[in-house]
Amino acid sequence: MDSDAVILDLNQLRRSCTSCALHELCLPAGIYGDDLRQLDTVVRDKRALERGSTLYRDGDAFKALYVVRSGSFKTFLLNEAGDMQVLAFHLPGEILGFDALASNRHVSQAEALEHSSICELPYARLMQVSNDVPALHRQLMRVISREMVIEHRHLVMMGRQPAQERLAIFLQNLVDRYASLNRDDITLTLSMSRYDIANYLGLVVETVSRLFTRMQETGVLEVNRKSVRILRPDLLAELCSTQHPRTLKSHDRD
Amino acid sequence: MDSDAVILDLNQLRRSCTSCALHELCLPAGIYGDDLRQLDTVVRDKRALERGSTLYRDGDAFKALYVVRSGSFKTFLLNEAGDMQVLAFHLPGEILGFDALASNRHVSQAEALEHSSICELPYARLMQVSNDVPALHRQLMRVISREMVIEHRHLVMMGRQPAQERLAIFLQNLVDRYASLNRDDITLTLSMSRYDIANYLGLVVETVSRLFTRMQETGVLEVNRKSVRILRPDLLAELCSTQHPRTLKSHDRD
DNA sequence: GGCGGCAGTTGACCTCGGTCAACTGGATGC
DNA sequence: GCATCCAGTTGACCGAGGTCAACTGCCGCC
Repeated sequence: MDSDAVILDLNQLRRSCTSCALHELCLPAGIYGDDLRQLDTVVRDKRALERGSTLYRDGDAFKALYVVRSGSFKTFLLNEAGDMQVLAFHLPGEILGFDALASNRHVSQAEALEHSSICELPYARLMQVSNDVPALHRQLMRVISREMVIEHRHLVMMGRQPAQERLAIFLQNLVDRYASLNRDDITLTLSMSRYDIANYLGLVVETVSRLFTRMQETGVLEVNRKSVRILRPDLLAELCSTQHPRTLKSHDRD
Repeated sequence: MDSDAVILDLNQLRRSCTSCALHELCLPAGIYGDDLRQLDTVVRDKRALERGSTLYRDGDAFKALYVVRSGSFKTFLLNEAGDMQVLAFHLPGEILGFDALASNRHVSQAEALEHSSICELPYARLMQVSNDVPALHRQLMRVISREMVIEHRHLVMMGRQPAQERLAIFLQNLVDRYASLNRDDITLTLSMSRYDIANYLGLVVETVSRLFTRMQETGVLEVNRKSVRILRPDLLAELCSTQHPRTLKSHDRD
């Protein structure tokens, strides 16, 4: 069982945004009072998904956005040849499905990495409500924009960082995100496989494996299958910035 | 002078969205009649920018979104060390500045690659109007989402494609975008430097240079400084898909 | 409790693309 | 017209990380 990988105690989960533990992280952040109660009328059907089951796939008609309540997801692209590129991992409070706004079809796939649950936000309803609630509208845009900024960082990593930095940044990022979920201990339980990690980082699984070993040897962390305990957060943080700058400086024109 | 790199004849540019040549590509796409006239009240101050001048930089307060009217821009991130990562090149009709929605500050930099002009869309005003015009609202979300989808493709390129495929995809992409601007000949005028291209593709300038040479030798194209003439669009298209799949297949769970 | 399977690890080797350095050729200026 | 400068090109070399193959060990299953 991987129920220990579920980050939030299921008891904390309530039926409405108003009382949801993810309140401040999720779409309702910055929305209060009547507006929040209006938002509550959007949320539907808190489904549970088993590990490996698909939330949506490429080509699916766009019906709703989804908020991760518990567990975790990966989103990825598949090309014609079936090659995968992992785009992101999604933790509780994060919203999936924005890719479909452009064309009214999903152009990526989302899959649960463990037993997970989601809130469904039917888009039509969401748009109705946000016509009455300008704050919701702005918040939606903010959330998409945040998504973009995160992707920018992913892009920088792919373009410019050597392998070790990539893994370090990935781990640091997970530590940070779990920290904001009130898990401030430094043992991560990775719900994704080494393959997924490698793919996300633009590396191969062997490289990731070697890097984990090396980081363990240098005392940065302790790995045991899915469990990664950060022993030296300071060293990890150091590894995040490249020692060997590969890039050109921005040329100063003036 | 690089006025020959300006894609649209300046005579085509009018003062309002209603009559703008970019109408169907830009924010107004799918917006008509009174709604469009309302949108017109948002657009302000069609500024011109010289090559190398900065539209916004990291840390700038978020005031407006910008539409490229003519010319082209690059957007990029700078890290503390001054390393650059080019995020995107922006052609006429494309919108810049979404990165700032999340935090009300720009977290990237935008710079004109040639003599260019823009429409400014003050965000506060844009939000006012889109409260009255739901279509505008939806269109805005669509445009951001499209931006995300484009970044996904960039990410795949960075993560999985070998160097030659990256350049081929980049060129193909420019061909496609210029095609939708009614430039259906196959001579590109690259407004960005080899450094910018290399950086965007996660490569170094020497590699890009060698690839141009190789593609010229194999008869795919003809390069002359900034001018690239595609001789064999069919071959270029072929080069876009990787011959050596580097990635793992998506494991079929059911 | 022995077996098969698959995720993950380790090692040996090789290749793609990065690095470094020299060179070329337009563009600009005096 | 010659010098300078910088973007871009070319060549020689090298190393990070990919490839391929063998191995380990956990887990589920009969």
